Amino acid sequence: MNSKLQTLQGMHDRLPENMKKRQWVIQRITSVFEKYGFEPMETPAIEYWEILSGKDVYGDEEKLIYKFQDRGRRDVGMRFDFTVPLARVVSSYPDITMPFKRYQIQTVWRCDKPQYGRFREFYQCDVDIVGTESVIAEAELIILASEIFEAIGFKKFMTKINSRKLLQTICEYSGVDKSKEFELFRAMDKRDRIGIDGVKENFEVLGLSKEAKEKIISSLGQPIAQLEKLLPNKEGIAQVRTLFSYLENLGCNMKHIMFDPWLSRGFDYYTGPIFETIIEGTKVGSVAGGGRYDNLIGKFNDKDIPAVGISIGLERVLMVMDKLDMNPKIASPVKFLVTLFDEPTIKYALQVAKDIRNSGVGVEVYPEAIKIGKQFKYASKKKIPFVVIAGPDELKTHSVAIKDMKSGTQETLKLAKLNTWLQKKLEVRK
RNA sequence: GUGGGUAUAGCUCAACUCGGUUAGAGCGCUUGCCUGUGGAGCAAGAUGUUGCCGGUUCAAAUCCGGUUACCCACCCCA
Repeated sequence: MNSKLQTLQGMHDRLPENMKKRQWVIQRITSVFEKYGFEPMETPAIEYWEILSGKDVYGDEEKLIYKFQDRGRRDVGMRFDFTVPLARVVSSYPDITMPFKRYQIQTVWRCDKPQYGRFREFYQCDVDIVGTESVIAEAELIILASEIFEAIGFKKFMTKINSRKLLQTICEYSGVDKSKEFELFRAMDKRDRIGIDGVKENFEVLGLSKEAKEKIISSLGQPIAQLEKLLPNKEGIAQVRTLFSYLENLGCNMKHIMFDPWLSRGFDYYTGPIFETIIEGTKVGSVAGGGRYDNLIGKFNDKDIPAVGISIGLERVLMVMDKLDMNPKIASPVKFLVTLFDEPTIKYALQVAKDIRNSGVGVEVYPEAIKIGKQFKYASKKKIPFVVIAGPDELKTHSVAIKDMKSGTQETLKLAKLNTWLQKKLEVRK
C-alpha cells in the first residue's frame, strides 16, 4: 500500500459496487420527487466566500466550510449545503416561477472530523418549496419522505414533527429569556442521546430558573390537547394541527408520523414546522431532516420569501441499508456476454452481439479470445444471466449457443430464430 | 476543536504482552484435473519495504518519538 495513493481524510472512492447501490437509491428518490412536481437543479461546487459566510446563516458551523483562495486570489468556499445556494439562485433569478419546486442531489463538503456516519464529502438530496406559506408544502415534503423510505424498503421509520413557533410559545409561557431560546433548543435536541435527565443537567448550565425549567419539562410532557389549553398563544399548535390534518387528507400512512414536542433541530434559521426522520433500531442518527425557514432568503434579497425544505442523507441511508442487511436486487442492464472463440470467428461473434443489442438489451463482448472457461467465469462474477457462444460449430450452422447461467441449461438456436427467442425471453422477464 | 484506540498479503485477521531462524491462517487470486462451459470438489502456486520517517539495540512487525490515515466518544450534524 502506497501512502501517496491515499484519498484525503474523510473522502472516499466510490467503486461500482457502491455506485450501483447508490444510484438505485437515488433513482427511487428522484422518481418520488418528480411525482410531486419537483424539478432538478444543480449549483457550482465553489461559491464566493462572501455568499457562504456573509449572511451568518451557519453560525458556529461556518468553521466547517472548506475555504481557500483561487488562482485569482478570490476568497472562495466549497458548497456546505444546498440551502444557501438555493437562496442565492432564488434571489438572482427574479423571474423564476413561484412557488419554485426544485430538488438538488450533489455532494457537499464539511471539514468535520470523520466519524461513524460522518464524512467530509457526501451526497445530500434536498427538496424545497420556495414562495408559499401554505402548510400544504410541509405536508407534501413529509409524505414524500415517507414514500421514499417505503420505496427503498424500510419498514420501521418515523418522522417526528414539531414547530419552532410552538417551542417559542412554550419558552415564552415558561419565562425563558429570548436570548437563551436557541441554546435551549439545542439542549433539547439531545434528548434521544442523553435522556431527559441529561437534558435537565444541560438546562442547569444554561442558568434557567427552577420554575422555568419545571414549566418547560412539564409542558413538553403534555399531550397536544392539554398543551393547547395551557398555552396563551395557539398559533404553533394550530400549525401542527393543520399539518396533521393535511397529511391525513393526502393519504399519509400515519404510523410513520408522530408529534414530538422535544424535536428542535440544530439550525438556527428554522421559523415554523420542523421535522426529522429516523430509522428505528440504528444509531446513525437522523436520515432526513428539514423545516420551514421564512427569513433566510430575505438575507440575500430585499424581501422575505417563505420557504420550506427537507434533506435526505443519502450516505446514512446507505449505511443503514448495509447495517440492516438490505440488498436491493439490482438488475444488470447487461443480459448477455458474447464470448470470443478464436480469430476466424470473431467477426461472426461481433455480428451476433450487434443483433442481440439491436433488440434493446445490454450485451458485453469479451474482448479477447481466451479460454472459454475464463470468459464464463467473468460472466458469472459480473452476474450476467446469459452467455452466448458463436464459435466455429455455430458459424457452420448459422446458429448460436446460449447458456442460461442461473439454471445451467444451454440451447442452440438458428440465427434466424434469435429474434423471436429474444422477444420471448424479454417478455417473460417483464 | 478535545480525549481514547488501531495500522501486518487483494480482504478479514494471527504473531506484538516478555525484541531472537525464512512473518502465518482463512477467504480471494493464478494454474491444472477439464485442449468448447462459470458456481462444487481435489491438487499445486504466487503475493508483504509489517502505513510512512526517525531513534534505541548485536538484532525491531514487536520497544520509544514523530507523522499520516482509519475507528470510537465529546462537540455538532446528513
